[in-house]
Amino acid sequence: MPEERNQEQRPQKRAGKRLPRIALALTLRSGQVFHWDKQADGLWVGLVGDVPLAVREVGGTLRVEEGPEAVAQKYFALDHPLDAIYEAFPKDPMSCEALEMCRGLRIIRQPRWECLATFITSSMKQVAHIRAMSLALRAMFGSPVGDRFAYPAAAALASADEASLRECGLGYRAANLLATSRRLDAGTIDLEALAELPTDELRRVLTGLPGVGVKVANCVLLFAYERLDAVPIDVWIHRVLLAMRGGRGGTPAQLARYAGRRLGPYAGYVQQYLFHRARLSAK
DNA sequence: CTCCAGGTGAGTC
DNA sequence: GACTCACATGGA
Repeated sequence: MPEERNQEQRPQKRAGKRLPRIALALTLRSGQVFHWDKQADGLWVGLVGDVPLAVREVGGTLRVEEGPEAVAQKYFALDHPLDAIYEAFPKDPMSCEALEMCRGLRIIRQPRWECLATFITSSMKQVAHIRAMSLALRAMFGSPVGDRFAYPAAAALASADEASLRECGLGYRAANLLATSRRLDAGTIDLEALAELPTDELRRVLTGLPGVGVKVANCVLLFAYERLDAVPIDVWIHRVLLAMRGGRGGTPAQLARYAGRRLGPYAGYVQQYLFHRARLSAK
């Protein structure tokens, strides 16, 4: 898919000021979010929460064709300091190659519940399957917005039964999503208030939810709580880290510590680039 | 057909 | 703490 590759376009200049760079296809097709559609003319259409957005990449920058500009800028995290992040990138060959392949890929600032719920359904599933489950859940339980559906609120899923969640293809994940939805609907946990917690404490709270282990918690920390040093270690990143260590194995905890040391202050960003590079070069 | 996927949780030592 | 295993589904 050629449009997935980075076009190496320089960010556009307007009135002498450099606009923030973004590689839209990489950003929307790197396993962070799963519900965006690309039209034949290159227009990307999707929802941010229940706000419709249509965006396009022009000259390596973002152009908003429909929807509030501020929502788009926040969602696509145009304020993330890409220059500083690239400065801090590790210098080993794999990381350098990942950077060259993925330059402009941004870590999206996702709605918290949507991110948490989606990654609860992600365990032992391929990216295409996660998308299919996500779209099915939206269609069955979400509110219609134009010709699309918002991700269902926790309350909407909490009143569902496990069988209808399984109809969306969730398998054994249905029980976890249902249990977590009910816990949030009961009001004992407020995902927004949790943003005040330091990362380790927030990770502990998240892993207390059904279907949320360390990996999913780190996805939520990185994609929904702006903890850019959080490193989700899935099967792909696991292999990358093993290769970086020269094949030496280790326990999950050891590997996590190694990743933090090796990938630097923006380890989450580096991880996302390595993840996408590994998946691209596997094809 | 077999293999694998952005893992988690329970049981066991 | 670390190790093992079952758990559903669908695409390659």
